[in-house]
Amino acid sequence: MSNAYNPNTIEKKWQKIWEQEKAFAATDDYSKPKYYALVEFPYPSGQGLHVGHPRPYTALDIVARKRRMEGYNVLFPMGWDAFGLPTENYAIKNKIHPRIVTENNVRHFKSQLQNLGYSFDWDREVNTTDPKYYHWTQWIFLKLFKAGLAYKTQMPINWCPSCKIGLANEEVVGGCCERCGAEVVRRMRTQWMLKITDYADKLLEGLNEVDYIERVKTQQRNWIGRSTGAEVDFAIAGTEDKLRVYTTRPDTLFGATYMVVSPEHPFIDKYAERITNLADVLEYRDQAAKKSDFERAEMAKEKTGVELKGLRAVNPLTGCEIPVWTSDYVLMSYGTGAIMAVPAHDERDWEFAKKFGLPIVEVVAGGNVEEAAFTDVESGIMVNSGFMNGMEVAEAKKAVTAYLEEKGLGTPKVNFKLRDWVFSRQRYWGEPIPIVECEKCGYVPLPEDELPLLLPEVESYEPTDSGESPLAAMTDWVNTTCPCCGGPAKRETDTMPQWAGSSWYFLRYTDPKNDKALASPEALKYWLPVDWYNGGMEHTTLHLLYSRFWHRFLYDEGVVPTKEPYQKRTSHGMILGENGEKMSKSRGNVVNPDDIVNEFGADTLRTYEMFIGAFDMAASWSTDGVRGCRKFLERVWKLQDMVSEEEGFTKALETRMHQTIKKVSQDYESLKFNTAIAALMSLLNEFYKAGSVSRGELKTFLLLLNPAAPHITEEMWELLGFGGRCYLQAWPKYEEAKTVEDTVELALQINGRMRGTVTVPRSASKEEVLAAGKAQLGERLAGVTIVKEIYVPGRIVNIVVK
RNA sequence: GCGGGUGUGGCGAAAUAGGCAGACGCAAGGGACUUAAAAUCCCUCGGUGGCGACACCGUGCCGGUUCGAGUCCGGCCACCCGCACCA
Repeated sequence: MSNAYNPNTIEKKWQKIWEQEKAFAATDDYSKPKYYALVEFPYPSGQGLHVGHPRPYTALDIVARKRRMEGYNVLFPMGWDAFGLPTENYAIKNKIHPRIVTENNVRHFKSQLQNLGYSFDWDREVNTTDPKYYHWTQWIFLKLFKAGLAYKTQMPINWCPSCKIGLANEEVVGGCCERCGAEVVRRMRTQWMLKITDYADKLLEGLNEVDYIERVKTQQRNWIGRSTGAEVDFAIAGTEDKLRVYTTRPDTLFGATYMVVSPEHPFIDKYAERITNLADVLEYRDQAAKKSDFERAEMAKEKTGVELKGLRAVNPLTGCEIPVWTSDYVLMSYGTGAIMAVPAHDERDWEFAKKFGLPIVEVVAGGNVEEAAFTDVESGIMVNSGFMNGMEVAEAKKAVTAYLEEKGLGTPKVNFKLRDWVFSRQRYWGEPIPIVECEKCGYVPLPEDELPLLLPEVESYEPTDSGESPLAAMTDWVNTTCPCCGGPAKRETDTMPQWAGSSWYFLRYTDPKNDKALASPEALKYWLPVDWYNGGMEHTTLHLLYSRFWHRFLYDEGVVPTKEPYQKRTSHGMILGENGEKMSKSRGNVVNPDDIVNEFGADTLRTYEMFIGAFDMAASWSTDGVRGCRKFLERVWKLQDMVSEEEGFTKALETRMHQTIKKVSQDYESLKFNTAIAALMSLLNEFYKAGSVSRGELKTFLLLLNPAAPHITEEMWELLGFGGRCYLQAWPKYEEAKTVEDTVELALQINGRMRGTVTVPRSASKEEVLAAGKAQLGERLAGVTIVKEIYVPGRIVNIVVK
C-alpha cells in the first residue's frame, strides 16, 4: 500500500529540486525553436497574492510546461511592477522608505508564487524600481522626447482637495477620490504628455496582424475611435474669417441651421467686441470651466448654452446666415472644437434645437424630424439639398466632399477619440523624468550617459499644497546646470506613471542583465514576439495599448525587430467570492491562497482554478469545489496500488487513451482547461472501473496531468520508477486512427423524437445502418408510412413517417 | 445611448460543423464497510404522470426555418462589463 498523499511534503521537495536543477531556465541556445509565454507581472501590494492571480499564472504555466515537453526552448519569466501609489501611501503612513516596503512585498509575493510551483525562470526576474531597470525606461523616454513624441503642456488634472494630491483618472471613482471619498475638482497644471495619437493608425492597423481574442481587438478599436468625415469652413458674416468644423455627415450640410462652439473656443475671445451679450457668454464659460469632467457628463441629460449674439455664420451651400451658439456639449478636445448643427439628423443637435427653438430642416427623407432626429444612414434619400437631391446618403457623402474640395470650402478628414497620454504624476515613488528646464534652452534632455537619473532620498513623501511632487522640495537635487549651455536649470520633479515601467518589461526579460542596452539585438531577434500573452481585460485600453505604442515606436527607431510585441493575447475571467460578488476586504469574502495551499496543497489549488469554469469568464469561488479537486488527486495518488505489469495500453482502454491525449492536448491550447481536467477525471474513472491501470496508461496519464499538477505527478513518476523526470519527458502523442471506436452507437429518431439507440460497425453501409435501425424500432414502425429516411454517419438515424 | 458579453438541473458547468441536452464536479438521498463517526467504495439524482416498459414537458421569453434547434433567423426581456455629449 502506498503512503497517504501528503502534498505539503512532496511539493516542498520538488520545488527545491527544480530550483537546484534549474529545471525551467530559458537557454541562450538560439538554434533551438523558441516559445515565449508571458503573464502580466504583478504589482507587489501589501496584501500579498490573491486567489485571482493563480488563474492566469497556472494557465500559462500549463502552456509553458507543455511546450518544454514538446521540445521548445521556453521563456516563461516573472517580475515586479513595483512603482505605485499604494506602496507610497503605506510608506507615508508607516514612515518606512517605499524601497523597503517594496522589498518586503516582493519577498512575500515571490515566496507565495514559489509555493505554487510555477515554472518561472527566476534568473530573469525584473523589478521596475531597480535603477538598472529604470535606466532603460528613462532611455526610452529620451528617445520619445527626441522624436518629438513627448511634450509639456497645460492640462486640467483631477485634484483631491482633501488629500492635496493630483489623481490619475483610474483613481477617480464616480467623480470622487478613491481613497478619501472627497469630490475631485479640475485644476490646471503643466504636464508631460506622450503623443500616442500620432500612432493611432499604426495601432489600429497592427491589430490586423495579431491573434488577439476578439473582444480585446474590439475594445481597442473602439477606444482609438477612428472616424472619417470632413472639415468644412463656414464664413463669419461681415469678416474675412472662417469658422472650421468637423463633421462625419457632410451630406447633411444643407440642413445645418446653426453652429455651436465649445466654451473654450478661441473665437469667443477673438470676437469679444462683436458679441453683444458678452457678459452672459463669459458667465457661461466660467460655469463650464468649474465643472469637473464628471459633472459635465452627469449634466449631459439637459442641454445648456448661450447664443453668441452679434456673430453670424454663413452656410457655405445655402448661403444663409445662421446663428452661432456656445454649449458645453461641444468639446474643445475633439475635432475643431466647433460643429455645424444639423438638428434634423443628429440627436444632440435635435435636443438642443428643440430646447432653444432653433429651426429643424429635413435633408434626408425617411423619418419624421418633428418627432425625433433621423440618423439612419442606410435607407435615407436626400431632399432639400440642391445637387444632392435624390441621392442615397453614401453617394451624397462622396459628392459633397468632392464639391467642397473643388470649391476650397472643405477637405476630407480623419479623427480619433484617442487622446494623448498624460505622463506626469506628482508623486515620489516613480521613475524621475530625465529632463531639465533651462531658462535659455527650454526643456533639455539629460545626456544618455548620465542615466539612470536616480530617485533621490527625501525626508518626506507627503504631497504638498501646491500639487507638486515631493521632489520639488529637494532644492539640492532640483537646482542643476543645463547640459546644453551650462547655465542654471531645474530638474523636472514630476515622475512617470506606473504604466511606464510595464510598457517594455517583456523586452528586458530576453536579456535582463544587459547594461549596454535595454536588451541585445540578438536576444530580441530570437525571442520576439511574445508568442502568448495573457492578462486582465482591465488593461486592454491601458497597459496593452501603451505597450503596443512604445513597442511600435521602438520598431520605428530600429530598436526592436517586430512591429507588434505580442502575437497572441488572451484574457482570463475574474475569480469572485463564494457569494458571487467581487472579492474585497469590506465584503469579507476574500480567500487567501496560502490557506488553500496549506490545507489542500498547491496542486489542488492549481487544478481547482483550472476546473472552476470557462477560463475567460468570471467564476465564483467554492471551497467545496476545491475539496472535490483534492479528492481527484487523492484518487490519482491511489493509482499506485492498482498498477499492472502491462507496459502499453490495454486493449479495453486503447481508444479511450488516444482520445484523451487528443482532447487534453487540444484543450490546453484553446483555453479549455476545465474540460481538459474533466477528461482526465473521466479517464481516471475508467481506471477505477477496470480495477487496474497498466504502466503505459499511467505514464501517459501522469504526463497529461503534469502541467496542471506538477508535484504529485513528479512524485508518482519517481515512486513508480518510470525513470528520469516527468517534466523532461516528451509530450504524449496520439494516433488519429486509434481515436475512433470500431462500432458506433447511433441515436434513433422517429420524426425527430428520440426513440432509442442502435450500435453498428463503423464500416456499415447506409443500407445496413437503416436496416438495423428499423429492426431496432420494430413495432413502432408498424402501420405507418415511411416518408423519408435520414442517416448522418456517426450521429443519428431519423425516420420520417406519416 | 453606443459597444462587448452572459442567460442550460438544487449549485459550478459540458455539448466539433444543426444531430442522444446536462459530460465532469459539488451538494443531496440510499447502500456497503465500521461498535460508531470520519474517510473510502457502490448506486440514484431535470420536472410531471405511471407499479411498469413508457409518455409528455424542459436550455431567459415570443415567433420562424428544418426530418431535427441550447446551437441558425426575426422580435423582445433580464443581468454583467467597458465607453459615454467624440459631432
